[in-house]
Amino acid sequence: MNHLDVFKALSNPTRLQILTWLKTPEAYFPEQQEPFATGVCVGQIQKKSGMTQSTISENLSVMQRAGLVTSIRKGQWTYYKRNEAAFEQLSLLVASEI
Amino acid sequence: MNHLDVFKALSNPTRLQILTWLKTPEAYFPEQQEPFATGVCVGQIQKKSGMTQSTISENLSVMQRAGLVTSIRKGQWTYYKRNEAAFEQLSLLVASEI
DNA sequence: TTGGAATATCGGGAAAATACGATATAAATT
DNA sequence: AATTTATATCGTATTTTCCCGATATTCCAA
Repeated sequence: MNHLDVFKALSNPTRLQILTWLKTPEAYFPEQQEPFATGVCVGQIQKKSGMTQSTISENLSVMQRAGLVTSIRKGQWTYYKRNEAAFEQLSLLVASEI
Repeated sequence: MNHLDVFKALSNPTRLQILTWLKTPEAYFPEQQEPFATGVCVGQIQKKSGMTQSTISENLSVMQRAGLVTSIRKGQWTYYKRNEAAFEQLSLLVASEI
């Protein structure tokens, strides 16, 4: 875990918003058919955000590179979900190392 | 605590470095006379960083606005120290809210 | 095998962040 | 009062971030 990249990934309102949505996807993406354990696909997040597809794709990519989310490709869709272990690790880091 | 401002404040290598130094000032500023509970003055941090005085002053200011450090003026000197409560709060936030 | 749908990548313009030198302010000393 | 020391603030050049539209890639379905 690269601290700096993680903090940079968290330094953007759009990305923080997405992380909130992904924390309880059943509350924010009720229309989704796929089980939430798989994640939420890019298009749903994009629609909810009101931003362009490329912007959301890029923001998800930034968070993935930082390790905050993971993705799985299923057919035409890419499902993103939070990497909760990363948040636990970050919490410990902030509490004791930084 | 404004999450976004806190994460922005942590998204810079110079500021992360300073926070590390301030975590155990007795290890990094052995020449200091003032008790470490007071904090470390700007000049010492500046010398150690190798950056300019204005840059370090500004970086300390960013962290203070985010609530990560506090400062006390004593005569000509301004002593900065970590606000450990802010880190504990941030740790909990990362663990449960974000 | 072609067309369409979902996502990723590219290139760029605007805005924000960064670190600098110069200058201002504040406090202590002479 | 004038000088020196420590810190803060200002103006600026450069770099980085952000979001966009356009295009490329990947996969599925007709």
